Amino acid sequence: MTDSNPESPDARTPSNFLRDQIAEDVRTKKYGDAVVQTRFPPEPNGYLHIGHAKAICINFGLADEFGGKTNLRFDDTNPEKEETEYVESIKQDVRWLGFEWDRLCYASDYFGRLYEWALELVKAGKAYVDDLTADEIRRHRGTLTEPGTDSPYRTRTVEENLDLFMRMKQGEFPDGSRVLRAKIDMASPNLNMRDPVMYRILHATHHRTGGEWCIYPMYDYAHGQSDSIERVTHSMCTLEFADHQPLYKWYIAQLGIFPSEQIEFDRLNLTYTLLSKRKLLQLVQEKRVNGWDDPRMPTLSGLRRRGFTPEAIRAFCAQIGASRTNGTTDVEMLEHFQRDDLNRRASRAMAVLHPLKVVIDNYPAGQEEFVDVANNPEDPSAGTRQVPFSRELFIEHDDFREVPPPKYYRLSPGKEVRLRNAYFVTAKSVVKDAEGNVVEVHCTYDPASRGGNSPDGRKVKSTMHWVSAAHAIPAEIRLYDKLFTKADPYDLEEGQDVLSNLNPNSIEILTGAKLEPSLANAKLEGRFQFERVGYFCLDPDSAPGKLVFNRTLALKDTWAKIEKKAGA
RNA sequence: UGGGCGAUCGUUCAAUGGCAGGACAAUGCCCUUUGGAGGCAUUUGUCCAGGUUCGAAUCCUGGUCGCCCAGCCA
Repeated sequence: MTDSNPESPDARTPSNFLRDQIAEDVRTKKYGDAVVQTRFPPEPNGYLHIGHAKAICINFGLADEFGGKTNLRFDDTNPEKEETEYVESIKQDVRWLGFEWDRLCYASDYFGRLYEWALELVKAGKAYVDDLTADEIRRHRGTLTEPGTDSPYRTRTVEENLDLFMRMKQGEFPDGSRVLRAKIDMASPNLNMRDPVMYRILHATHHRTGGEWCIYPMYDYAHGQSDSIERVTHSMCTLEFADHQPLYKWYIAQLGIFPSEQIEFDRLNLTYTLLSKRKLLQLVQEKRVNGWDDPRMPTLSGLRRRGFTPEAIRAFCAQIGASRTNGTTDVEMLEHFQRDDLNRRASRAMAVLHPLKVVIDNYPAGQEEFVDVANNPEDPSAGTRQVPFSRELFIEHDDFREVPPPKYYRLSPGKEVRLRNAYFVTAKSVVKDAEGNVVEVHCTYDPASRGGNSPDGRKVKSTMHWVSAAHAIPAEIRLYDKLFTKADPYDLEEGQDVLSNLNPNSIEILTGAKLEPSLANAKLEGRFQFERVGYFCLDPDSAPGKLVFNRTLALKDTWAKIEKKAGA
């Protein structure tokens, strides 16, 4: 069921500026005969989300197109936020998406080399130890419109800097007491160039190096050099790092090392979706969702549990491409690619979410028979199965109206409809409860219409799904809706937090659903279309005798649209 | 009010000085044993003002609007 080819068969790959740039560099042999080398550099401080999927597809996909290689590199320079749990989940998610890295790397692998290089810069008079507090450094940095001012420690001698920096490493000083800074230009219009901090003192346990280090490199000092060490030719990152490029280049130039180059592209934004790791972490910590893999989360683990497939996500990423414009992609685009994928491969089954009992008055009591049903009309090779039919059935409550509105084609008194793959039935009478609700519909069936066609050529306007009451198996069904009520979750009233736009009805749990018996054998990896209802998959919460299904997506619903329009 | 980046159908991505096109969405019709899927058709766009050119979405100038940057986060 899984496809190792990143490109789905008919996915187009429109040209984009990243591909063009790489093609150009290969053509002009910018890096000689070196292969195209990319990297996907997540910080292990949270779970990967759909936005990362775009970055993964770009980095792995493009390298692959040019016969190059991609490293998975953990950008683990901040021990206070990073955990092994995240490392493991990230590896799992990258593989699940369908990609295999060339080398598994960690920025922390380079701590020794980074330190040596820092020593080199100190000796060259290009870095200095600053005793200013964080607050003082901030004040000296100046503002967007005013230049910064030199730290009084900027003119320390090389010897003193060397001594202090080595002692920082030895652990002689407390957290925050000193930093190592690059000596560049406090008047630069680019704030990143105003003597950026290279190292800070952090007496923290690192998820990989443990207590070995008490000074840690900053992102800017670590990232480019890590790229360079790995001989990354195209270091693709998101737009907000564009301002860092001069610094990225500066370190590499001062050190005279392999000239990796950074190229920025736009971050993915989706309507009705939050894609900030920090905010996602908050949802998890405050238990607004049930963990990182809650099916409502835009994380890859959440999408996976929800029933999304790597193929669909890759096709989506291929379609949205990459550019340098900030925009927001309609989440419907993602949903489209998921429906498209599932429509082709999901096994069909019949399941009634809100059961309404139907009795076929002229069908012999105690009799049962099996009808032949296609497992997937889109794919004849999927074969057929036998589904039990009997006198008492369940149909969807919505599929019967005692007083049908205009254009309602389904069952109503006197109307004949088709029970899918079974028989034509005509509603004759109803049974109501004390409140006047319809609780049972009595029908007659036409024995000659077995299989779903009448020999006399009679047509019906509607086909409905059903399950045999005696054979049905119960299940819990979890329906999901958007996590946020607004297309832009950041569309807020004064003083409000994004979480105030959380959709209170993003999950609905149905406990009375009735499924056709074949679903008892559903596997966790299975993908199903409950006909006329939507796409579903088994949730890991399922236990023997207790099935739990997640709705991945509903089927497109023309009738709902008609009804909505009529109501509006 | 400094610097960087950007602006093409409602959304997203193409068109790389030569007929503005695809996908999503929307609308209508056809088809249908899923009101699903599929097919056909339709609607809507080059931010503004100048300039260069036989010819400009593309190049130039000036505006306008949007995003990013003042962590010892990444």
